[in-house]
Amino acid sequence: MSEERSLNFIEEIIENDLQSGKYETLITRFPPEPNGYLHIGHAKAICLNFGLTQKYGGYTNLRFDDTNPVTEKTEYVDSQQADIRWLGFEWKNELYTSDYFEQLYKFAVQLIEAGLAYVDHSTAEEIAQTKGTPTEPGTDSQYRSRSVAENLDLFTRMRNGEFPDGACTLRAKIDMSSPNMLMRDPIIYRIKHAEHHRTGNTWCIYPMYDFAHGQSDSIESITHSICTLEYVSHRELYDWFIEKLNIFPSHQYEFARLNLTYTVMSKRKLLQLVNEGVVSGWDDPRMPTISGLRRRGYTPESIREFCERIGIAKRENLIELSLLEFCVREHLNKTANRVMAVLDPIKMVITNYPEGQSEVLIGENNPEAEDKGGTREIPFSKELWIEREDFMEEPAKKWFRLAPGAMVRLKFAYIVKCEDFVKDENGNVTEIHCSYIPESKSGEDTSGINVKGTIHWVSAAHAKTAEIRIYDRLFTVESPDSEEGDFKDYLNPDSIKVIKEAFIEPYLADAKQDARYQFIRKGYYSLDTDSTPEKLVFNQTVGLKDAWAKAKK
RNA sequence: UGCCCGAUAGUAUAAAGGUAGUACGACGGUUUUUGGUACCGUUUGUCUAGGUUCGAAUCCUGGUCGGGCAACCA
Repeated sequence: MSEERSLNFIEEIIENDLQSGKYETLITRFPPEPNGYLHIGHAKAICLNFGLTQKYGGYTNLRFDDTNPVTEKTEYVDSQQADIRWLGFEWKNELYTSDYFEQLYKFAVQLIEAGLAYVDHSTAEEIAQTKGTPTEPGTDSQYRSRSVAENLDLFTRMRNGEFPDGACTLRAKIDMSSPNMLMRDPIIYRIKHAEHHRTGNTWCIYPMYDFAHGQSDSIESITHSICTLEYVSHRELYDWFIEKLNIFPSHQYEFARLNLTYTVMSKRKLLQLVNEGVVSGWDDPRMPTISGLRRRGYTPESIREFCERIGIAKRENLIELSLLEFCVREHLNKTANRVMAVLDPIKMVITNYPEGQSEVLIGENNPEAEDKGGTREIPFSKELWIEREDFMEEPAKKWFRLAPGAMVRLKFAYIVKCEDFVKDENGNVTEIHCSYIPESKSGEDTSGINVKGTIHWVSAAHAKTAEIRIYDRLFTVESPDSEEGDFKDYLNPDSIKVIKEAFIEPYLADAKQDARYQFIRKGYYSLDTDSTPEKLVFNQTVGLKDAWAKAKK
């Protein structure tokens, strides 16, 4: 409690409700439809809903909003649960809207009996036509005045499967001239002879979202039903059903969904990327899905921190990807062990180091960790791999790295001086020859020499190899959704770069699946799910900030 | 053309009628055996026009701009 963060508008509402005694316990819910994988936008909602009850007491239910059997699958239920748990949250009750189908049916009967719902045999086109437009009122359906008895009979027969799909619907009888289109006798039940992932073939009629969500909230005594802005106009209907049914008054509050630069967030578009093979799957490391971020190496802590920092408000927003990247770097900087890997190798020969000799150096694992993360052994010898970009034949201004005659420190090792280099017939540098200064060894340097640059390296004789995958933003424009034409026109052709054979220090041969590493001077990396002990595969989670790359521009 | 929601630095988000702050980004610097980290500094903002008030980002009115609403999707 060192620093008091100001409350967002939902927290203000909750504190008022708790103080006024309107509610004693806070109950929220996270209600995904199991028709896709969860993404970072869902993470915002998850952190909000679960975070609120962690902060104020009470609990959060996980409720799968499974009222549309044709799009929903158990695969999605499983992945969504795994993702929520991975993020670090646990729900009180695992519930399904389909658990309430019988109760919802009774609610519908109750409405019919009150003269507030009717069976409509209009076709979909007729319903659309008589709906009116935002500026013109709709007109009553010719079936609107059916008697209660007739409606009851028809609705029973709908349930019994006497009608084919689309033959009729159950509609709430509200007001065809309401300025709110959703109040113009909304459809509340439709016929779908489809197998449901949980109820199988028990039902052939399914409630619509509006007839299911509020009542489900009410059944669970949800005190604050939090959803995104596009549901604002649904609130009137939400309240209408609760009032007419005379059930526990849950209340709906809306906040602005997350938008992130250089990606898309709609499930429809993400599904399209998966189905069309643009990405390798829902968990492709370039996807903004929770599973994609996890595979990419993001940590739950960093995602939660991100959700905390972006805030909760009602205005449309487009968050810069750099904030998400800042959050992972911040966490990984404190927790990831430093290691050395050379991604674009060039040979360095230390001319005055004895042939065939090697020695073991000690490397500190993490200068940022409280215990420095312990140490590890790093073999050193006459021939090393270094990064091609760390040598310049004709050094630029303020170049601190290798160049003819220049000195640099080899991280954890010695200071070396570039004496010579070898080129092939095409003019490419193939080898760099250096002399080392024996008394400049890390930790026991008596040379008195100060160098500006330090570079990483791997002993050629001891190096292991690994495949390394480096990712960039999936799209070339900040907001693919709001550009002209199809969003896929703006895919970044260079969103993935694969380095088939990079050299890594031996320590990494034992890399663990869940471990994150900082490849010194390069970025943060962790093993991909494709990795095997025989063939290691690392993903770059995010690169380190690179002031030199910036300075070059 | 109707109804609803919104508008504060580049991006987000605070300020509950009383000094417009914070973070990320950008830019500059210090430290550094990672051109990383850390630290310091700089830059930029209340959509607009009126009104109420001693005083308005905040309250009121008009306008402008952005978003949502016409699925048997959620």
